[in-house]
Amino acid sequence: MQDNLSATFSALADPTRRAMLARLSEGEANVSDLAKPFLNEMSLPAITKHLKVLEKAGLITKSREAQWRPCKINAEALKDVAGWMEQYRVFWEESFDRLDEYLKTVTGNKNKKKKGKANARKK
Amino acid sequence: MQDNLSATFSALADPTRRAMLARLSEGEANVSDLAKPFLNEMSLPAITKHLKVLEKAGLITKSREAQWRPCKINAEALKDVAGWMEQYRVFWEESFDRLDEYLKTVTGNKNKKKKGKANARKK
DNA sequence: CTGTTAATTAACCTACTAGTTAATTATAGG
DNA sequence: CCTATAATTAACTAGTAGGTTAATTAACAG
Repeated sequence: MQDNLSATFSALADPTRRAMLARLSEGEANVSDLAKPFLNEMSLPAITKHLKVLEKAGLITKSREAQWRPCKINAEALKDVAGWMEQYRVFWEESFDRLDEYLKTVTGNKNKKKKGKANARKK
Repeated sequence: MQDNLSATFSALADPTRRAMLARLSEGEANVSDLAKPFLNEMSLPAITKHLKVLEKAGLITKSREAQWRPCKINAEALKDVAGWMEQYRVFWEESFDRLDEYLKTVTGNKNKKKKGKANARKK
């Protein structure tokens, strides 16, 4: 995989992996915890592979504790995706018919009632 | 490709296609306009294929005008991605060291430094 | 009608993805 | 030491992604 962002998007392009992330957003979990909802659809080695993809993309980190491998979601990679998304925000906010509100928040920076502010300080 | 969101992420997992989107975010463009920056790296049929991927993912729309195919970026698909991202926002906002601000706005709590509760407001 | 430009389609190749089963490693516990 | 549990590795397979070249379609301009 060429660049980091491509690896991240690629990792997200799979419902099993997104479900794993969703589970991890509620707290740490071992491989077998993460596997449980999928063991009727696929084998444990398949799970291991999915986790490797998430790990290489930097979306999770895995540690060791006895024979378990507790996994944690990782903020950094998600931040990169969010950062990339920022440059397109205007396109979907516009489609909500809130473009002018949006423009107010980026130019005058008050009155942020919605998620719109997000990028007032893009790194 | 199974679901729509997977198709969208998959389409975004390629730097050529992201560059095309970036170009389209500045306005409509024909296939050959979009191809120009890449014709030293790949052929025109390859470009056509990339555009098909973007189109199937709903990220662009293509129309006809004489022998040209003007392409436009499409807000809806991006909105879906943004919507998916929302549930994880807390993870990268936290990494900006604004977690307690966030927690104040959501719960009224002060001074929680850890991410344990991540999804207090899952959609 | 002819030639040129724009773009797509067809047929093919290679490499990678996502899955499998079977074997292996590592740790804990009796 | 022996066995069960947790997870990974190895070896293989089918299908898909991303590229190629050559041929084809379509519209316009003389």
